[in-house]
Amino acid sequence: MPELPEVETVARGLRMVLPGRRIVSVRLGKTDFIDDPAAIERELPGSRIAAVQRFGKFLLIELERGNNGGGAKFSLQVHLGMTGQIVTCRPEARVAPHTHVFFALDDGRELRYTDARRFGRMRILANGERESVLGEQGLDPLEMSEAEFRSKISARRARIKALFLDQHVLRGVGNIYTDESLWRTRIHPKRLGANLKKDELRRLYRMVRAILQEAIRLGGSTVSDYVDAEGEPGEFQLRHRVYMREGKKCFRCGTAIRRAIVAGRSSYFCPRCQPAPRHTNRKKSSRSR
DNA sequence: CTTACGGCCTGGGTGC
DNA sequence: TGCACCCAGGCCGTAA
Repeated sequence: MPELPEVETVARGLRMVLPGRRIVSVRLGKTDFIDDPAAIERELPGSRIAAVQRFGKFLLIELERGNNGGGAKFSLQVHLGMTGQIVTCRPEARVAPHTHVFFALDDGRELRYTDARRFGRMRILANGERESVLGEQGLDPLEMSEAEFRSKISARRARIKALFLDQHVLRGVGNIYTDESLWRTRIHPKRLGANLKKDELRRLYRMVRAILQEAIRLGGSTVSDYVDAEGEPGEFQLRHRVYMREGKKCFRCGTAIRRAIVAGRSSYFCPRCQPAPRHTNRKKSSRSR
Protein backbone atom coordinates (compact mmCIF):
# COMPACT_ATOMS: atom_id res chain seq x y z
CA MET A 1 0.00 0.00 0.00
CA PRO A 2 1.77 3.09 -1.13
CA GLU A 3 2.12 5.65 1.64
CA LEU A 4 4.61 8.48 1.93
CA PRO A 5 7.82 6.39 1.82
CA GLU A 6 6.63 4.32 -1.12
CA VAL A 7 5.47 7.33 -3.11
CA GLU A 8 8.71 9.13 -2.27
CA THR A 9 10.70 6.14 -3.52
CA VAL A 10 8.73 6.07 -6.76
CA ALA A 11 9.18 9.82 -7.18
CA ARG A 12 12.95 9.54 -6.69
CA GLY A 13 13.13 6.73 -9.22
CA LEU A 14 11.14 8.63 -11.80
CA ARG A 15 13.21 11.74 -11.14
CA MET A 16 16.28 9.87 -12.37
CA VAL A 17 14.81 9.28 -15.82
CA LEU A 18 11.84 11.51 -16.60
CA PRO A 19 12.84 15.18 -16.38
CA GLY A 20 13.68 16.53 -19.82
CA ARG A 21 11.80 13.76 -21.60
CA ARG A 22 8.93 14.52 -23.94
CA ILE A 23 5.77 12.44 -24.07
CA VAL A 24 5.35 11.27 -27.65
CA SER A 25 2.02 9.48 -27.43
CA VAL A 26 -0.55 8.17 -24.98
CA ARG A 27 -2.47 4.91 -25.01
CA LEU A 28 -5.20 4.12 -22.48
CA GLY A 29 -6.89 0.90 -21.40
CA LYS A 30 -9.62 1.08 -18.78
CA THR A 31 -10.17 4.68 -17.76
CA ASP A 32 -12.65 4.63 -14.87
CA PHE A 33 -9.91 5.79 -12.48
CA ILE A 34 -9.09 8.81 -14.65
CA ASP A 35 -11.03 12.03 -14.07
CA ASP A 36 -11.01 13.13 -17.72
CA PRO A 37 -9.40 10.55 -20.02
CA ALA A 38 -10.00 12.67 -23.12
CA ALA A 39 -8.02 15.50 -21.55
CA ILE A 40 -5.09 13.13 -20.92
CA GLU A 41 -5.12 12.00 -24.53
CA ARG A 42 -5.39 15.59 -25.74
CA GLU A 43 -2.99 17.44 -23.46
CA LEU A 44 -0.10 15.08 -22.82
CA PRO A 45 1.26 14.15 -26.26
CA GLY A 46 4.00 16.61 -27.16
CA SER A 47 4.38 17.90 -23.62
CA ARG A 48 7.73 17.98 -21.86
CA ILE A 49 8.33 16.59 -18.38
CA ALA A 50 9.93 19.29 -16.28
CA ALA A 51 10.04 17.63 -12.85
CA VAL A 52 8.59 14.93 -10.62
CA GLN A 53 7.33 15.86 -7.17
CA ARG A 54 5.63 14.13 -4.27
CA PHE A 55 2.94 15.84 -2.25
CA GLY A 56 1.59 13.64 0.51
CA LYS A 57 0.62 10.43 -1.26
CA PHE A 58 0.30 12.23 -4.59
CA LEU A 59 2.80 11.98 -7.36
CA LEU A 60 2.98 15.16 -9.43
CA ILE A 61 4.50 14.98 -12.88
CA GLU A 62 5.16 18.58 -13.83
CA LEU A 63 4.60 19.24 -17.51
CA GLU A 64 5.08 22.01 -20.05
CA ARG A 65 2.97 22.22 -23.15
CA GLY A 66 4.41 21.26 -26.50
CA ASN A 67 5.30 24.66 -27.96
CA ASN A 68 9.07 24.96 -27.87
CA GLY A 69 10.09 26.96 -24.85
CA GLY A 70 7.85 28.61 -22.33
CA GLY A 71 4.87 26.32 -22.82
CA ALA A 72 2.12 26.63 -20.22
CA LYS A 73 2.72 24.59 -17.10
CA PHE A 74 0.37 21.95 -15.77
CA SER A 75 0.66 18.73 -13.79
CA LEU A 76 -0.38 15.14 -14.02
CA GLN A 77 -1.52 14.14 -10.54
CA VAL A 78 -1.31 10.43 -9.77
CA HIS A 79 -2.53 8.65 -6.64
CA LEU A 80 -1.44 5.01 -6.49
CA GLY A 81 -4.37 3.92 -4.32
CA MET A 82 -3.69 0.42 -3.01
CA THR A 83 -2.23 -1.41 -5.95
CA GLY A 84 -1.04 1.30 -8.32
CA GLN A 85 2.39 0.89 -9.90
CA ILE A 86 4.15 3.34 -12.19
CA VAL A 87 7.29 2.12 -13.90
CA THR A 88 9.47 2.92 -16.86
CA CYS A 89 10.55 0.12 -19.15
CA ARG A 90 11.39 -0.68 -22.72
CA PRO A 91 8.33 -0.80 -24.98
CA GLU A 92 8.92 -4.46 -25.82
CA ALA A 93 8.85 -5.46 -22.13
CA ARG A 94 6.06 -7.83 -21.16
CA VAL A 95 2.89 -5.95 -20.30
CA ALA A 96 1.82 -6.74 -16.74
CA PRO A 97 -1.87 -7.58 -16.25
CA HIS A 98 -4.05 -4.56 -15.37
CA THR A 99 -1.79 -2.07 -17.14
CA HIS A 100 -4.06 0.73 -18.31
CA VAL A 101 -1.86 3.71 -19.19
CA PHE A 102 1.09 3.80 -21.59
CA PHE A 103 3.12 6.94 -22.27
CA ALA A 104 5.65 6.62 -25.08
CA LEU A 105 8.70 8.81 -24.34
CA ASP A 106 11.06 10.51 -26.77
CA ASP A 107 14.02 8.39 -25.68
CA GLY A 108 12.25 5.28 -26.90
CA ARG A 109 11.26 4.12 -23.41
CA GLU A 110 7.76 3.78 -22.02
CA LEU A 111 6.08 4.93 -18.82
CA ARG A 112 3.33 2.54 -17.71
CA TYR A 113 0.65 2.64 -15.03
CA THR A 114 -0.62 -0.67 -13.67
CA ASP A 115 -3.39 -0.94 -11.07
CA ALA A 116 -5.28 -4.17 -10.41
CA ARG A 117 -7.94 -2.67 -8.12
CA ARG A 118 -8.06 0.69 -9.85
CA PHE A 119 -8.44 2.44 -6.48
CA GLY A 120 -5.79 4.84 -7.78
CA ARG A 121 -6.63 8.15 -9.40
CA MET A 122 -5.19 10.15 -12.25
CA ARG A 123 -6.05 13.68 -13.28
CA ILE A 124 -4.67 16.74 -14.95
CA LEU A 125 -4.12 19.64 -12.62
CA ALA A 126 -4.17 23.03 -14.32
CA ASN A 127 -1.76 25.57 -12.92
CA GLY A 128 -4.60 27.49 -11.29
CA GLU A 129 -6.05 24.40 -9.60
CA ARG A 130 -2.89 23.53 -7.73
CA GLU A 131 -3.43 25.64 -4.70
CA SER A 132 -7.07 24.75 -4.15
CA VAL A 133 -6.42 21.01 -4.50
CA LEU A 134 -3.13 20.71 -2.63
CA GLY A 135 -3.87 23.45 -0.12
CA GLU A 136 -6.42 21.28 1.67
CA GLN A 137 -3.76 18.76 2.57
CA GLY A 138 -2.33 18.58 6.07
CA LEU A 139 1.20 18.97 7.40
CA ASP A 140 4.08 17.25 5.68
CA PRO A 141 5.38 14.95 8.44
CA LEU A 142 8.97 15.43 7.33
CA GLU A 143 8.75 19.22 7.29
CA MET A 144 6.44 20.07 10.18
CA SER A 145 7.78 21.40 13.46
CA GLU A 146 7.03 19.72 16.76
CA ALA A 147 4.92 22.73 17.78
CA GLU A 148 2.82 22.51 14.62
CA PHE A 149 2.28 18.80 15.14
CA ARG A 150 1.32 19.15 18.81
CA SER A 151 -1.17 21.94 18.23
CA LYS A 152 -2.77 20.14 15.30
CA ILE A 153 -3.27 16.92 17.27
CA SER A 154 -4.16 18.29 20.67
CA ALA A 155 -6.91 20.47 19.16
CA ARG A 156 -8.85 17.35 18.21
CA ARG A 157 -10.97 14.88 20.15
CA ALA A 158 -10.85 12.21 17.46
CA ARG A 159 -8.83 9.05 17.94
CA ILE A 160 -5.14 9.37 17.21
CA LYS A 161 -5.44 6.61 14.64
CA ALA A 162 -8.13 8.54 12.76
CA LEU A 163 -6.10 11.74 12.94
CA PHE A 164 -3.01 10.04 11.52
CA LEU A 165 -4.99 8.56 8.65
CA ASP A 166 -6.67 11.89 7.89
CA GLN A 167 -4.74 13.46 5.01
CA HIS A 168 -6.03 16.87 6.08
CA VAL A 169 -4.10 16.48 9.34
CA LEU A 170 -0.86 14.83 8.16
CA ARG A 171 -0.29 14.27 4.49
CA GLY A 172 1.20 10.97 3.41
CA VAL A 173 0.86 8.80 6.52
CA GLY A 174 -1.27 5.68 6.11
CA ASN A 175 -2.19 2.54 8.00
CA ILE A 176 1.22 0.87 8.17
CA TYR A 177 3.24 3.82 9.41
CA THR A 178 0.51 4.85 11.84
CA ASP A 179 0.45 1.45 13.55
CA GLU A 180 4.24 1.23 13.60
CA SER A 181 4.57 4.71 15.11
CA LEU A 182 1.92 4.02 17.78
CA TRP A 183 3.46 0.69 18.79
CA ARG A 184 6.91 2.18 19.10
CA THR A 185 5.61 5.02 21.28
CA ARG A 186 3.31 2.68 23.26
CA ILE A 187 0.20 4.69 22.43
CA HIS A 188 -3.12 2.91 21.91
CA PRO A 189 -4.81 3.75 18.56
CA LYS A 190 -8.06 4.70 20.33
CA ARG A 191 -6.48 7.41 22.46
CA LEU A 192 -7.96 10.81 21.68
CA GLY A 193 -5.67 13.44 20.22
CA ALA A 194 -6.59 15.98 22.89
CA ASN A 195 -5.84 13.48 25.67
CA LEU A 196 -2.25 12.80 24.66
CA LYS A 197 0.34 14.15 27.06
CA LYS A 198 2.91 16.62 25.85
CA ASP A 199 5.63 14.03 26.25
CA GLU A 200 3.64 11.45 24.29
CA LEU A 201 3.18 13.92 21.46
CA ARG A 202 6.87 14.68 21.48
CA ARG A 203 7.75 10.98 21.21
CA LEU A 204 5.13 10.46 18.51
CA TYR A 205 6.44 13.42 16.55
CA ARG A 206 9.98 12.10 16.62
CA MET A 207 8.94 8.53 15.97
CA VAL A 208 6.74 9.05 12.94
CA ARG A 209 9.47 11.11 11.31
CA ALA A 210 12.19 8.59 12.13
CA ILE A 211 10.11 5.71 10.83
CA LEU A 212 9.18 7.46 7.60
CA GLN A 213 12.81 8.37 6.99
CA GLU A 214 14.02 4.86 7.71
CA ALA A 215 11.34 3.46 5.40
CA ILE A 216 12.40 5.82 2.62
CA ARG A 217 15.99 4.68 3.12
CA LEU A 218 14.86 1.06 2.68
CA GLY A 219 12.76 1.81 -0.39
CA GLY A 220 9.36 1.54 1.32
CA SER A 221 7.31 -1.47 2.46
CA THR A 222 6.15 -4.14 0.07
CA VAL A 223 3.17 -5.97 1.59
CA SER A 224 1.43 -7.09 -1.58
CA ASP A 225 1.82 -5.13 -4.80
CA TYR A 226 4.08 -2.19 -4.16
CA VAL A 227 7.13 -1.77 -6.40
CA ASP A 228 9.29 1.24 -7.14
CA ALA A 229 9.79 2.95 -10.51
CA GLU A 230 12.11 0.12 -11.62
CA GLY A 231 9.68 -2.56 -10.54
CA GLU A 232 11.65 -3.51 -7.41
CA PRO A 233 10.01 -4.21 -4.03
CA GLY A 234 10.90 -2.33 -0.85
CA GLU A 235 12.48 -3.73 2.31
CA PHE A 236 10.89 -1.89 5.21
CA GLN A 237 8.30 -4.65 5.68
CA LEU A 238 11.16 -6.59 7.30
CA ARG A 239 11.24 -3.96 10.05
CA HIS A 240 7.52 -3.97 10.80
CA ARG A 241 6.91 -4.57 14.50
CA VAL A 242 3.10 -4.84 14.58
CA TYR A 243 1.53 -4.35 11.19
CA MET A 244 -0.08 -7.63 10.04
CA ARG A 245 1.23 -9.48 13.10
CA GLU A 246 -2.10 -10.39 14.71
CA GLY A 247 -1.64 -13.27 17.18
CA LYS A 248 2.15 -13.12 16.99
CA LYS A 249 4.22 -12.16 20.01
CA CYS A 250 4.94 -8.53 20.73
CA PHE A 251 8.62 -7.86 20.08
CA ARG A 252 8.84 -6.05 23.44
CA CYS A 253 6.76 -8.04 25.89
CA GLY A 254 5.68 -11.26 24.17
CA THR A 255 1.96 -10.60 24.52
CA ALA A 256 -0.12 -11.59 21.48
CA ILE A 257 -0.60 -8.70 19.08
CA ARG A 258 -4.26 -7.81 18.62
CA ARG A 259 -6.17 -6.51 15.65
CA ALA A 260 -9.15 -4.20 16.02
CA ILE A 261 -11.04 -1.93 13.66
CA VAL A 262 -10.28 1.66 14.59
CA ALA A 263 -11.29 4.53 12.34
CA GLY A 264 -12.66 1.92 9.96
CA ARG A 265 -9.24 0.34 9.43
CA SER A 266 -7.46 -2.74 10.70
CA SER A 267 -5.28 -1.62 13.54
CA TYR A 268 -2.56 -3.75 15.06
CA PHE A 269 -1.34 -3.09 18.58
CA CYS A 270 0.01 -4.73 21.71
CA PRO A 271 -2.73 -4.75 24.36
CA ARG A 272 -0.11 -4.66 27.10
CA CYS A 273 2.42 -2.13 25.78
CA GLN A 274 -0.30 0.14 24.45
CA PRO A 275 -2.91 0.44 27.20
CA ALA A 276 -6.45 1.26 26.06
CA PRO A 277 -7.97 4.56 27.15
CA ARG A 278 -10.48 4.37 30.03
CA HIS A 279 -13.79 5.00 28.27
CA THR A 280 -13.61 5.30 24.54
CA ASN A 281 -17.29 5.49 23.70
CA ARG A 282 -19.13 7.15 26.52
CA LYS A 283 -22.60 5.74 26.53
CA LYS A 284 -25.42 7.45 28.27
CA SER A 285 -24.57 6.87 31.86
CA SER A 286 -27.28 4.86 33.59
CA ARG A 287 -26.42 6.34 36.92
CA SER A 288 -26.60 10.10 37.47
CA ARG A 289 -29.71 12.02 36.69
C1' DC B 1 -18.94 22.09 13.31
C1' DT B 2 -16.93 17.65 14.81
C1' DT B 3 -16.80 12.81 14.98
C1' DA B 4 -18.19 7.96 13.89
C1' DC B 5 -19.71 4.75 10.85
C1' DG B 6 -21.44 2.21 6.81
C1' DG B 7 -21.36 1.61 1.93
C1' DC B 8 -19.14 1.69 -2.47
C1' DC B 9 -15.54 0.73 -5.94
C1' DT B 10 -12.37 -4.00 -7.60
C1' DG B 11 -10.15 -8.37 -7.51
C1' DG B 12 -6.61 -11.50 -5.04
C1' DG B 13 -6.43 -14.62 -1.32
C1' DT B 14 -8.63 -17.81 1.71
C1' DG B 15 -11.45 -21.37 3.29
C1' DC B 16 -15.07 -24.57 2.75
C1' DT C 1 -12.81 -27.51 -9.35
C1' DG C 2 -15.96 -23.79 -7.80
C1' DC C 3 -17.53 -19.96 -5.18
C1' DA C 4 -18.92 -16.92 -1.30
C1' DC C 5 -16.67 -13.93 1.58
C1' DC C 6 -13.28 -10.68 3.45
C1' DC C 7 -10.49 -6.85 2.98
C1' DA C 8 -7.70 -2.94 1.29
C1' DG C 9 -7.76 3.39 0.91
C1' DG C 10 -10.33 7.24 -0.10
C1' DC C 11 -14.53 9.40 -0.38
C1' DC C 12 -19.21 10.44 0.42
C1' DG C 13 -23.66 10.42 2.79
C1' DT C 14 -25.91 10.17 7.14
C1' DA C 15 -26.62 10.47 12.02
C1' DA C 16 -25.68 11.92 16.61
